[in-house]
Amino acid sequence: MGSSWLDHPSLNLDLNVGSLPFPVDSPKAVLAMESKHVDKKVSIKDKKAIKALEAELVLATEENRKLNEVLTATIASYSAVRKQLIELMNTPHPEGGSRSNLPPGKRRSESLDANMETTSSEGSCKRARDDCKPKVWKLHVRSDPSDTSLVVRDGYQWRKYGQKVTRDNPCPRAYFRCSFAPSCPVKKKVQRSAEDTSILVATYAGEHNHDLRSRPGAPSLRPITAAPDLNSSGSQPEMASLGFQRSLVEHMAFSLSEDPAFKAALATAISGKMLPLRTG
DNA sequence: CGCCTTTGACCAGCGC
DNA sequence: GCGCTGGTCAAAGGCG
Repeated sequence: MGSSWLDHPSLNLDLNVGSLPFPVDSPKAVLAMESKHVDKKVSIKDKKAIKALEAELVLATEENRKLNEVLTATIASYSAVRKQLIELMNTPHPEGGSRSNLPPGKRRSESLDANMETTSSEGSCKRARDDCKPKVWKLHVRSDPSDTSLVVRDGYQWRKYGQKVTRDNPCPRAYFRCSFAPSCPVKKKVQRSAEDTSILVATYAGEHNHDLRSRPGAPSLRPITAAPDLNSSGSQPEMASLGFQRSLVEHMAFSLSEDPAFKAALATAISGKMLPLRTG
């Protein structure tokens, strides 16, 4: 995930963890404004409470500012590393050209898939076949490790057409085709993560050429990460595709709803918003 | 009966 | 060219 998709305007969630959920120039200013109206009614005890809240807000704002700095630095360093990687991949190997520094026995396309799900537009070293590679993205779904079905319920109807045990993962990989529409070119591979068998990794290739009509009663999936294809992310129109944005928003909403820090921050923000009502 | 899963065989790409 | 590997095919059988 490049900073490009993080910077996408439609994806800007304007997160303000640790501060109020509405725009404020300064928490002090807000409290001063509010206290103007209730000043005569508030007791000394209330004033102390307001002071305490004020201090808390200043701390939270400061914390938010620091978190923003850390996030900015992280994105910047990620971009730098990604740029370096792309440069390395485009640089011809000094010792005889086409050989890349892959581990022995590792195929090039495999390696690319494992690292970046790279597809096309990476330079002349790619064969023509790669140029028509479909959009690829991964979805990680938590499931019961004892459940061996390798089924990722995503609303679409899939037909399994193969299963294989791959070299780098003892868990079998299942191959599915979209059977919702006969002409739909989308395929997906589902395999348990080698590190954490409770996680199913679904790799989608291509885009559905039909509407999603999820059947009633179909349980919703629990995505823990939806990592879009990094290399096809180079083209913004693809990034802005509805499917991508939907999965991203679902992923973000899920991540936030599961994040204890976010819950705590939300609770703080709500109580901060409601407190003046109670005192007034 | 139609759709699905299973599973061994086959094919193509890649490294040696 | 050979062997390894991932991806796909297709026949057989199961299930509703």
